[in-house]
Amino acid sequence: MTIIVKDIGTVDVEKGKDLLSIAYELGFKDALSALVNAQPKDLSHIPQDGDAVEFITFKHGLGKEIYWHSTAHLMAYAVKNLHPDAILGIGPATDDGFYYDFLIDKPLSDDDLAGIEEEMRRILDEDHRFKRVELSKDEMRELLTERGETLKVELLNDIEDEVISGYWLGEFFDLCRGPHLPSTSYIGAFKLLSVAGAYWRGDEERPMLSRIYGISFPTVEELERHLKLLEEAKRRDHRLIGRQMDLFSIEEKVGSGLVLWHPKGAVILDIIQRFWTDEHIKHGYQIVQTPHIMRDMLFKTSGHYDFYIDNMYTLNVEGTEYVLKPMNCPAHFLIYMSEIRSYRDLPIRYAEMGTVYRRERSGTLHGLLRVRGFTIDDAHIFCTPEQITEEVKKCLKFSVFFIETFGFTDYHFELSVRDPLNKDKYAGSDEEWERAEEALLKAAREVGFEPVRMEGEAVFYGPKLDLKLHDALGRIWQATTIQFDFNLPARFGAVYVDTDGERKEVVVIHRALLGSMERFMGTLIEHYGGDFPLWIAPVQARVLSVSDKFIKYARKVHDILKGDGIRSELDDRDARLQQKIRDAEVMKVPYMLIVGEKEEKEGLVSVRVRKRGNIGTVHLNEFIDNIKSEIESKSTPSMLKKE
RNA sequence: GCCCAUGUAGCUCAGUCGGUAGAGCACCUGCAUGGUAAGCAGGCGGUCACCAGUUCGAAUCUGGUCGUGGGCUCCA
Repeated sequence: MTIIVKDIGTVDVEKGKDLLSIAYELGFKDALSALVNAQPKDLSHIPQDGDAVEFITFKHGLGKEIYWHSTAHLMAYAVKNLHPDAILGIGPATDDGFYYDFLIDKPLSDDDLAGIEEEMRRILDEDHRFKRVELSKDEMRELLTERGETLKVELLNDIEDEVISGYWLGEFFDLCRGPHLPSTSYIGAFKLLSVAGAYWRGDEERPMLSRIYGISFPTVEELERHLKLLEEAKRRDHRLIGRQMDLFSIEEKVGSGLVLWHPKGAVILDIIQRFWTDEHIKHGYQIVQTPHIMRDMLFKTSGHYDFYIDNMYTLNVEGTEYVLKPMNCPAHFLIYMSEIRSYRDLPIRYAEMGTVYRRERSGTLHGLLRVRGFTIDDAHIFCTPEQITEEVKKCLKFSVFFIETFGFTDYHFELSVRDPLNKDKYAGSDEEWERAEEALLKAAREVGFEPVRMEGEAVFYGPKLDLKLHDALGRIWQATTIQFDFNLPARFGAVYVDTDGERKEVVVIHRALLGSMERFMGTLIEHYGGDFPLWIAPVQARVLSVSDKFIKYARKVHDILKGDGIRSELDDRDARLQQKIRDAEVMKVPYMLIVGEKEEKEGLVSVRVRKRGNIGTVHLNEFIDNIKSEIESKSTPSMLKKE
């Protein structure tokens, strides 16, 4: 018989031969699984005449999934050996590894990981095969019940199929769709990374299970490379760099999730905000500013109050209820509605660096990325239905301009739409949703992007288009969000007078390009690891005197730089040059200007670049010209791109 | 909010079996005047997160509160 193998073509094979032998004969030595007529299969599968076969290696996304999933089974086997009372939850592969959840009397802790790894190694030495079995639902239920796997029985009951598959690995059995690796010998290197609590089926009302996260690779080298990447991520942690560079702090005395911006952090915020304001004005926005507290009525009108009150900070002033604003939209609506608006006025674009407060649950707070007080680079665009596509296109181009200026070259878009099965929970008509989705998609395509469609990810008041950026380590962060709103215009009665003299409901687009300033700063810090491009570096140059004989000249250089608008610092401490250099390097200062006898005599500076070292001596004026043009260019230093 | 871990000097951390605390860095003082990633010496600095409890005695044991971290959940 013949099968069609991807990358090879039609191949004659002996009937009854399994995929593993076929892969071996054809030289697909790294194959771990295969797609047979686009269905994932174990290599023990026996193909039929005419099947289309694609062998899958670890390099494929699916290959990784299978590899990690199989490692999860191995881990669960080890856990069951060590803790026979543990009941299996679920154990899938994730984007970067795998986990398995266990219901266990005494929750697992980090200290248990080493023992589990050891047991995994012991099992690995026994070299077990993953053996697939297919049972009827009743047989499967019986087997799982007999093994005490009550949670698996619950999962089983939700499966519609008649024939249910499971896998044996030695004494270990798991309900599982598969496929799996042929045997544990394929698992080259693994590491258990952490334990955490996780609700059964993600439901707060259900029991808390112990979850173990891990990762595995075919070779030790790949594992080590991955662990190094995790180390690098740890080294770039914005909380750590924030302290090292003295950018910000979050103090218990102030309150959780509230950020104190120190001078060096605040100066970065200021640079970003000035740039932001200038560009918004250039792009046809009007800057507005609205109060931090507003009467609760406003949020009752907007409809947020009932739904969101638990997350709002409230205060009572002389018997009147106020809230700290959790969002800027209602205030922008009131500005819009302060006059009768004509179609001739539209689009109207209001932008505000609006600081909002939301009482996020304590467990969700995380450095700058999840806070309770933050500033949104918010804007609301009021327009007619005909203007939608054009306005969305402008937002997209504007967003990309910002993101790229800040040095992010990789990103993708996601279009979040309604959950088709649950249309009731959304505001707005089918027609409005369709029109808005179409406008978002059309705008994205016209600007040259194909967004990833995310079913059910839309917020209740309208569809949205998000830009997700990829940082220097390949991690994905939320940045721009462009959202339609079918809720507020109706609630506020926000209208415009059309050409026919009729009042019509205005269309509103909410958008934030950077997201929140706090989160964006966290993203920037981690992307650059603190080595900011010159134009946003909190300190651009530091003048180091070789000894205290040259402090006078050092101060003169420093004053000239400051006078030219360059963020300069002077290190006039009575310390050795080596120490001054080290301290400047630790603070990630882009340029160190070293001045001693020679420099003073001839009006020179000796220039040292962070992480690179001494690049020679130039006249001060020449240095200033160069640094100014580098600031002007907003460029990302080439030495940073390589990292 | 929930599970687990955790909280000692400004920072990073040590502190054994319960006997009221230690290092490095930072800071201050002095010596050294040093040319491209930490010169040397001395000094200052702690209500051991907070509140109760057990004990002759608590950084240490117990309970609670708050904070932080890893997750779950949430993100209008």
